[in-house]
Amino acid sequence: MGLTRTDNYTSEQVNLAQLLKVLGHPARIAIVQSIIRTNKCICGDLVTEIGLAQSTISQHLKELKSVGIIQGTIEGTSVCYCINVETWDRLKLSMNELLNAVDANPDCC
Amino acid sequence: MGLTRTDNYTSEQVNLAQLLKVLGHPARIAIVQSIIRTNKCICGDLVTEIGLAQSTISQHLKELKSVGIIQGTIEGTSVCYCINVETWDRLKLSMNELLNAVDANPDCC
DNA sequence: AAAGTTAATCGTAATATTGCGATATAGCAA
DNA sequence: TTGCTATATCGCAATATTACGATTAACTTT
Repeated sequence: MGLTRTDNYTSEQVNLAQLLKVLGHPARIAIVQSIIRTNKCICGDLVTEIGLAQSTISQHLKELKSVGIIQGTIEGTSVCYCINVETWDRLKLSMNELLNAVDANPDCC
Repeated sequence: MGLTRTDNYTSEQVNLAQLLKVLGHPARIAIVQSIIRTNKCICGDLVTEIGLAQSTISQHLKELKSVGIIQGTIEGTSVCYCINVETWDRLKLSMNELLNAVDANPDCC
């Protein structure tokens, strides 16, 4: 099938999974970190910084944008990307809830 | 290609991406939440709880196990799964570092 | 207008993922 | 031994992902 079923799940489960899936690629982690680090918006410095083809970077940016993790505005001849804080906060909340649900008890098996 | 390149990245980027990728599926989120909730180790109640075929659940469990998010021990005729706290703590650290790297500044673009 | 720069899109090839049914494996019960 | 239950594995089909080169689109500069 290759098609993920989304019934059976709560919308929060689907939503969190979607965000984590997009972040689940080292290039996209690197892109997000780079955007955060340089704070000011950057563009295709990523190509040289990460070492993938320009079209590949562009595709990763598109995916990050499609789930709302980043946003971009056209700035002259280049594009300015930055973190979408609203989505990021939503991710932070959902993820912390999940991460903190495991208490420090020793493994039970 | 379909093959993710892992050079160019730090091992921490690769590692975090690997964990997030495995968590980036609603069924696996649901499985992890169920294991956390019932605390005591459970087995194939997941099949009825989540509503996928038994072989599909087993495959998801295998993936969660392959990156060390869960661990299982054979318990009579069934298998007992629980969270691997060591991996979970590693995930918590890396993820919090990433999540908190974005400060509350307004979007820059 | 012509040339250059930057980013997005298209097309394609290789590989991975998702899900299922069927089968195998292993322990328990009769 | 013979079943019964629980889980893992195999094989398959449909779809998704990753990456690249080539092309297109849009804006700048000359």
